[in-house]
Amino acid sequence: MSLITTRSRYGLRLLVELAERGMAQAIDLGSVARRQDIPELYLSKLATPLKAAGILRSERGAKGGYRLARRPEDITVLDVVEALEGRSSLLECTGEPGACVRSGECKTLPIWSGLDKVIQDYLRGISLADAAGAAIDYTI
Amino acid sequence: MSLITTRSRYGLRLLVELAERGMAQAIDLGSVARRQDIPELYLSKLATPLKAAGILRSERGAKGGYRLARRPEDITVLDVVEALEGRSSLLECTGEPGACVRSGECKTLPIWSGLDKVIQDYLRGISLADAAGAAIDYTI
DNA sequence: TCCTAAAAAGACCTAAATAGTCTACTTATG
DNA sequence: CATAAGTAGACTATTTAGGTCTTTTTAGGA
Ligand code: SF4
Ligand code: SF4
Repeated sequence: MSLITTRSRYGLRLLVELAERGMAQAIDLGSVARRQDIPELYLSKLATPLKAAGILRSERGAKGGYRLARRPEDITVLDVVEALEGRSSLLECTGEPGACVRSGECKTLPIWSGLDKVIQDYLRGISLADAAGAAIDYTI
Repeated sequence: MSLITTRSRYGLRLLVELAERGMAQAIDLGSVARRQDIPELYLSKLATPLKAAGILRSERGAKGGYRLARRPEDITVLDVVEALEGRSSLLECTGEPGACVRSGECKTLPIWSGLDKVIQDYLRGISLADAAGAAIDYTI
């Protein structure tokens, strides 16, 4: 139950690079994999859920590749994490109601739920356009 | 690299129970394990780092047990997570400077660093006393 | 003084999730 | 019609989390 795995890290790097290069031409994964030093076969596996989530659009055949399906301003980091991790909570019991029998009486559950909310709000507030832009300090 | 594992979840439940019962008498882990339905041997392994972190104080022998080493108001959830997980970041590359060779040029690193900060600030803002108190909605 | 209840320490094992690879197939362009 | 690209799913390897076992040490109380 790790929220940010290499899937999100690799995937976001892919998308930021696509955002930087613009939506005009399709870009093949092989070139991204080489530049970003990510195993191409692994990266190609990340493309599928990103496409399913409506974040990427693919073009097959020679001169094919990927491009963003929406404008970088309209894709949030939360979208990416949810697409690649299949969830956006740090824990099993937050979100899914019946995941834990103690959830009714649990005094710590509200803490974890609140944590999830804080994380999601933060990730929702950053778009690919933000990330592609020059060094922004998100910690402020 | 999961930030909140069962270690933190179990450990926090232990500490909240101790906070609720007050610091007057030492409480043995077996009874906590039974009430909280946590494997006692596993719980005992969590006590060691909590003691090392100055969160718990132990008393051996018959009638021994554990009690909080500080007042519940002075123990934050962040203290607990750091003691039990040995870290407070979601990723390897945030925090440790040399963890990734790309960190200098990486456009996504600031996003993850910011996420870490948001998480830590949130966890630092909740004390055991808060958690032990009646149903508080931390999501507001 | 001995018995007992409890912490302490550390080796050990298992299961699950993550990370990565391989292969065979499909599609579109030039 | 060759080629560069995406698609799909099985497969393997590695790491980490979760849990157990065994032995030792300590202190209280009958
Ligand atoms: S006991 Fe509480 S924190 Fe643990 S899984 Fe259940 S609801 Fe979540
Ligand atoms: S590439 Fe960026 S996000 Fe990935 S590990 Fe390196 S610094 Fe962190």
